[in-house]
This record gives sequence, structure tokens and C-alpha cells, in this order.
Amino acid sequence: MSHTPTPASAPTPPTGTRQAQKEQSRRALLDASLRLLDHQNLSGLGVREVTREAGLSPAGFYRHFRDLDELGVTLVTEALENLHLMVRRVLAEQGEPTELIDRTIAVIAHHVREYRPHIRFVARERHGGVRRVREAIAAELSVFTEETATALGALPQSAGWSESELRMLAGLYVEHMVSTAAAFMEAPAGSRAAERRIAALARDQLHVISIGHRHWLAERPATTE
Amino acid sequence: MSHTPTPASAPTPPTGTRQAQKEQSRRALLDASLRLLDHQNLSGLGVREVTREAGLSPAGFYRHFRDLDELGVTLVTEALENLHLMVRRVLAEQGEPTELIDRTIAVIAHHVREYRPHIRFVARERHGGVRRVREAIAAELSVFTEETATALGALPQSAGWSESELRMLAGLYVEHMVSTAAAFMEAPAGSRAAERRIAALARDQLHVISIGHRHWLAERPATTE
DNA sequence: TGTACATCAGTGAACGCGCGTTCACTGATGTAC
DNA sequence: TGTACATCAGTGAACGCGCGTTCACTGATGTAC
Repeated sequence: MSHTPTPASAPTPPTGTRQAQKEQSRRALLDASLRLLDHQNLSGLGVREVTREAGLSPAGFYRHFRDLDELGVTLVTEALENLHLMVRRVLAEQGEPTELIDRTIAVIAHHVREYRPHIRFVARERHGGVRRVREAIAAELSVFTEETATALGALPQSAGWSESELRMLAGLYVEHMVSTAAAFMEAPAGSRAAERRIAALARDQLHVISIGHRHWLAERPATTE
Repeated sequence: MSHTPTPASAPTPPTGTRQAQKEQSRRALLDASLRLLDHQNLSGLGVREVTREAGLSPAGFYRHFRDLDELGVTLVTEALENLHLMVRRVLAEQGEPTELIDRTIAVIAHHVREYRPHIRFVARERHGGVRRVREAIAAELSVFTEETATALGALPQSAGWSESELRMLAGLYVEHMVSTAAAFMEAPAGSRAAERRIAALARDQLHVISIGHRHWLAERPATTE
């Protein structure tokens, strides 16, 4: 913190180099894993495979992680931080429903473009074979639903809604966001045409939900709650 | 076809026994795989693992399948036939929206209870590591969306809807069915309480969509289509 | 600045193991007469 | 019905291979004086 910046190529290497190099290797392992996970499951990953892709010797792996499960958990955390970022950006939007919907979709599309490997990882492992990972994802999505419910509660069209009704609606929105992100992700990498098609579809679907939102209090079924 | 039924425990074994025994082994391999896939990915399955679970020798596997990919494709086909059955049963329902929604959820819950391993398999591999499997699932879901669109088009509240609007709405319903099935599936195996909670939530969410459906023509955004 | 020692990220070789696949075989099932 | 031969589902042994993990090591980085 209070150190002066280290000059480039000093004759005596500056303090901190070692730690920075270690961090670089760790990052290389994580990035190599994300690359391999593009066409593979977490449970299919191998130590030798990852170190090969990262350019380390197999034994080097153990300077950074006890085993692949530990690396897996690290990836989950990273991926979920990412998802978190996306949801927060969506919820920060303001304005009329129509603008709000368009900006929500734009945020999702941008986020998938920027963090495709992380998003793919979450989609793949959400119902995947590793229980600990599945539960971490479910817990995070449940937090998102709560946050979304709070945000929805602040909108004028939610006046008179109970908390559990808000959570119900939030669940619908979150589920739709997830499946829209998955759709963007499955689209051919650079295809603007596909992206536009998906965005237009998602937009209309969000409008259907939004219209349902507006008329719910007047038309909800009798036995709700 | 024109054979008489074979009497039990004949001194000379009846013709057809051999084929029936082979079929039994094949079934054992498929069932063993489904059991193993309850806590594992398709790409994590092994020939020796499957034959061990099925009670065959490793070499016996090759009398039935060329490799695990072939077995995997067979499982996909079976699971999707199952899903097909479920969707057909949902679409065959008739009546007022409220009844229709309740019966839809009942069909999904029943189907998940009956065919949990198949449903789990589809959920797990939908975004899983095997492209061919992923594409088969996507293609099948797309067929369901078309069928659902046709069924929705026959309802009185869909008068005046374009084909592409019907597909858009059908996509929303199918996506919701899938995520409801996934929710039932993740619930603790026998918990009626959890099932009831999920069903009540799904019911209200379907009502929101249904209300949106009813008001769409009057309130849809200007630039649709 | 220079020197002597400590740390520790990364290496290369070695291990035992379970894997997928092949092979020649066995014996119950099926068929022809 | 009985007999002699054909079929082929399932077996057990064997193979070569890549895996995860360990180990003693090396040499660049860091520290104390």
C-alpha cells in the first residue's frame, strides 16, 4: 500500500514480483479451466488437462489448489460475482416499463458478450453433477429473486402487492432473465441477426409479463395467499 | 406376430427367449445409466462403471452399443419421448384458464414423480457438455413450442393474434413449464409440502402470464412485428 | 551496493490404478431334419 | 420326440494408456546485515 511503484527491469527484482508471478499462474489455471469448460462439464475436467492448457507442469497445480473441487468452487464464486454484477446493473435501471425492458435486455446481451465463459459455466452447472456447485447457484439465484422483489415493490404498478406476491413475480422475471441469457449464450458467437431475434422475442415476452403485472390485483384468482 | 404365447418353463426353451434376454440386458444397461446419471453428467459416465452397475462384464457392453455416445443418444431419445408425452398431456387439457392452469401443473408434478431420472437427465444435459445431445433437446423443445403455439391459437382469448405472437407466447409457457419441472425435480424426493409450495408459486406465475395474454392486443408495445 | 542465506513456485520422474477396448472362449438358445 | 450343428450374448484375461498425486530437486525472488 505505502510502497513506491516498482521501476521496470531493475537489476535487483522488486519486492512483490514473486507473489505477482504466483497470481499470474493461478489466473492462468482458472482461465485455462474456463476455456476447457466451454465444451465440457466441470466434473469432466482433469488436473493434467488444465495444467497442459495453462502451460504448467502437472505438479504445479498443487501450489495453487488442493484439488479440482477447490478450483471449481473458486470458479463458481467468480461466475456468481459476475452474475451479481449483471443483476445489479439491471435493477439499477429506471424509467417507464418499455424503456426498462429494453435496457434490461441490453444489459443481459452485453453481459453475455463480455463474460460468455462464466455465464456458460453457470448455465451448465446449474443442474449439473456437482451438488455443492448446484446449491451455491440456487442460493445466489434466490438472493437475486429477493433483490428483484424489493426493486419491483418500489414501482408504482406494485402498489397493494403483498411481499409474497412480489417474490412470485420476481421469480418469473429472474427465470426469464436466466433463460434469455442462456439463449444469447447458445447463439452463434458473433451473429448480430441471432442476437436481434432473441432480443425482440425476450422483449415481447417481458411485455406480456409486465401487462400481467399491471392487471394482477384486479384479476388474480380468488384463492391466492 | 402369429406365434402362440409361450408356456412357462417348457423343457425346450421357447423361440424368442434369446432376443428377450438380450433386450433385458440392454434395458439393464440403460437403467443402470439413468441411476448413475442421478448424481453425475453424461460425459462422466464410464463403460466399466455402467456394466458394473448393470451386472454385466465390461466386454458385454459392446454387444449392445458401439460406445457410450450411442447409449447417450438412446437415453436422449427415451427422455424426449417422455417429455413429449408430458407436453401432449398438458395440451390435451381443456376448460377455463384457471382449471387449465391447475391441471397443467398437476400433469407436470405427476410426470416428474413418475419419470424423475429422465427429467433430471434432460435438465442436466440441456446446457451440458455434449453438443449432439444439447442440439437434440433444443430441437425437441422447439417442436413443443410450435405445438403449444397451435394449441394457444385455438383458444378464444387468442383471436386476432399473429402466428409469431403465438410462438412468442408459447415460448414463454414452455420455458415456464421447463423451469417448473426443474423445480419439482430439485425438491426433496417425497416432500409433499415442497411440492405444494412449488405448485402454488407456478400457478400464480401462470396466472400473471395468462392475464398478460388476455390484455396483449390492447396494450402491446407499438413496434411489435 | 554487495554478500550469504532462506523461501518457495515450478519441475521432471516415478508410482500405482482404473480406464476402454480386443480377443478367443463357452454354453444356452435356436434350427433343420 | 431326438439328434447334430449353427448362432451369438456374455465372459475373463490381457493390452496399452492417461490419470492424480508424491517426491526430491532447482533456481529465481526475497531478506538481513
